[in-house]
Amino acid sequence: MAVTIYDVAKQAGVGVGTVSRVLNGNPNVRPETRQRVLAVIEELNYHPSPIARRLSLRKTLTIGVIAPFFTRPSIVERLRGIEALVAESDYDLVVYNVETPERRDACFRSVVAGHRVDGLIVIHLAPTDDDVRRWAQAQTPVILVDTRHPALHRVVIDDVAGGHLATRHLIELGHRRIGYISDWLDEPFHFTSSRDRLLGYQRALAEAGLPFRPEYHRQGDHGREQARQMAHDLLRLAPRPTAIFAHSDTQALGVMQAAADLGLRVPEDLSVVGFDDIEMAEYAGLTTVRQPLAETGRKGIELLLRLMDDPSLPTACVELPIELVVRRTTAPPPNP
Amino acid sequence: MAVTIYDVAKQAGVGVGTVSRVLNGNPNVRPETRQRVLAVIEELNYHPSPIARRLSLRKTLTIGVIAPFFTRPSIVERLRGIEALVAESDYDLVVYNVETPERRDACFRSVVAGHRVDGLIVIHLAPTDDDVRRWAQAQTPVILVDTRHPALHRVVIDDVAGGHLATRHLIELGHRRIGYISDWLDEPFHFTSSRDRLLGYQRALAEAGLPFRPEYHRQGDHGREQARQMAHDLLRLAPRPTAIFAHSDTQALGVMQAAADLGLRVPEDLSVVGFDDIEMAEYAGLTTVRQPLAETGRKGIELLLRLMDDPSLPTACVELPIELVVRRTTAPPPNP
DNA sequence: GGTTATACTGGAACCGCTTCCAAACGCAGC
DNA sequence: GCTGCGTTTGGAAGCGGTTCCAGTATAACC
Repeated sequence: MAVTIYDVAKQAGVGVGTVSRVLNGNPNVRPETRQRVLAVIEELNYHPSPIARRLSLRKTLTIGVIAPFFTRPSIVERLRGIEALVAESDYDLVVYNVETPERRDACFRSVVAGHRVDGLIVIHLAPTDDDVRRWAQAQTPVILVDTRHPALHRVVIDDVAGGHLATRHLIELGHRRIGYISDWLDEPFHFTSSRDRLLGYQRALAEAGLPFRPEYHRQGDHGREQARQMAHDLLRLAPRPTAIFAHSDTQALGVMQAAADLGLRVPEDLSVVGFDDIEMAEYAGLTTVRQPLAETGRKGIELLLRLMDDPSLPTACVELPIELVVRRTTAPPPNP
Repeated sequence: MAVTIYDVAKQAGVGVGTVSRVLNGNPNVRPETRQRVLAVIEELNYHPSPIARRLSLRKTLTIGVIAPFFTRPSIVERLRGIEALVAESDYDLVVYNVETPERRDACFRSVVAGHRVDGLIVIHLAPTDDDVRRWAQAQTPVILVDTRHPALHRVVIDDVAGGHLATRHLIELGHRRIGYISDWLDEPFHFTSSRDRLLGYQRALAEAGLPFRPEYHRQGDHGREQARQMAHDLLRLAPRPTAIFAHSDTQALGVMQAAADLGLRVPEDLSVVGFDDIEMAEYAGLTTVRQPLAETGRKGIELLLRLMDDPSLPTACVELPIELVVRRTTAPPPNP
């Protein structure tokens, strides 16, 4: 059916070895021979079979990405950074979207053990020690992005500092009652950022001599609508918070909806800070903590490619800078 | 290094054929034999090599998706529908993001010709007759999503009807001066939706006896910021449009920013209609034409899987329904 | 001119599966 | 006990590349 390297070899009157050599740019081929082979390749419209190549090379020439909820803007941005670099390489990119813990476990197990990829990027999801052991055993390089494990290479941000940054900004504006809306601290995915940002939030409060009030911290499923609900609860408290720090921009938008629902003006009556700086943050004029999303993806792939080249590289932990972006949703608190 | 089917065969005291048979659920294996083999597989922690399997099967067990700008919410939603179904199948999903015409051409050429996938989904990008011919020749099934070609299976919406729907809604509210903001009608990607929606827009105007004023139609690169600029231009016209229909929700958000920039209230001074119904549309209270984004992806994969089973299927054209979603950005025009 | 190093080249072996064919086996029927 | 048939099995061939090794041709040197 399809034309193979044997067809090319026969047609060009050379051996398959020679064809393979011109295909792979091996310099030990006489120029005339190379020309002849190239001509036949063109003539027969020959395309080497990547599958056969992979079997022979004992490489999948594939990089996998396992990511949760890849419709979330923050994940998409990272994926984009990843795709851009993978496209320039010889590798294919296969994506695994996980929306349930079961699916996560299935991916963590089968993708590496099944030799489906030469390298793996895991976004946001935290692997267990068991997972890590299995990956090491399979000798498959893994890079974590926006999540961590002591034994694995990773590119992260300082979530504690991020929480601190956001909270301190509010404190400096004069706020004393600051709410925090986060994902579940204890959910089946074991995301850690909510917890870390909470830590930064608490630390900033403490530094300012402000008490941490547990009732000002709400947790729930991720999402705008859920955040809106939590914000409702928060804003019905007496005294209500004059500012809310949300774990993500998406959630911050939910907070702003809640404010609108209750007739509160932002920022006059309520200040809101988000996290990530997704595109909509700019639209909404949201003050937020920016993290370089696409850049984390790019750095992750760079690391991965390097690691696939030299698996003995010492465990790297790349920490990317974050930055407070002040827009129009934060202001001094209303007079009491 | 890795354990192969031969290791399993030897250890279990059977032939490789038998191991392969139990692996593939062939019923002609004595239950005791099956048990023994299964036990050895477990014991050796054997995972069959997908690569070898593919070579032998002469299938890549891979489905490709070529999509432009996959950070756009509308594309991401479709991808999500695709991923969900592919994950349930035996196939891997590899994604090709295209952001330039060159990359598109490279993907269109090499992905199929290079035998990298068993089936392909193309989102939004229009293939040329040449592309289609090459794909047919390679016997690779291709499904188009949100784009079309007479010779190819596709899942689409009626963009003309969509443009008509949006425009008629505005007309019924009493608007007489309605702007339309679209992507370039003639851009290197040959997207057709802008043109089709324009057609629907013009048709609705005509039906209402309203003239089509070319100066009320603006085109430019896709994007919120670009749409904002175009809306600025539109709103500085005299007389200015009292309503703007935008080719996408993202662009509609840009229009709303422009309105805010100029101190125009939405919907009192300006009505805005978008297209797609992405998540942000609901947040922004945007009146829009909803299309079932994730559903187009799902339908596409369904079609593709069926087609890979039976390549002789007659060319299918699935048209999914659209629907006007009225929210808070449309109202009767201001009194003159 | 003879030797030797070097540049090319052909082709067998191998990667790890599936599949097909032939052989072995088990059992019913006579 | 033998025949015939369906079930179960082993293993060789094949998928389409890469690579290594041995062999030939060419150039370089004495």
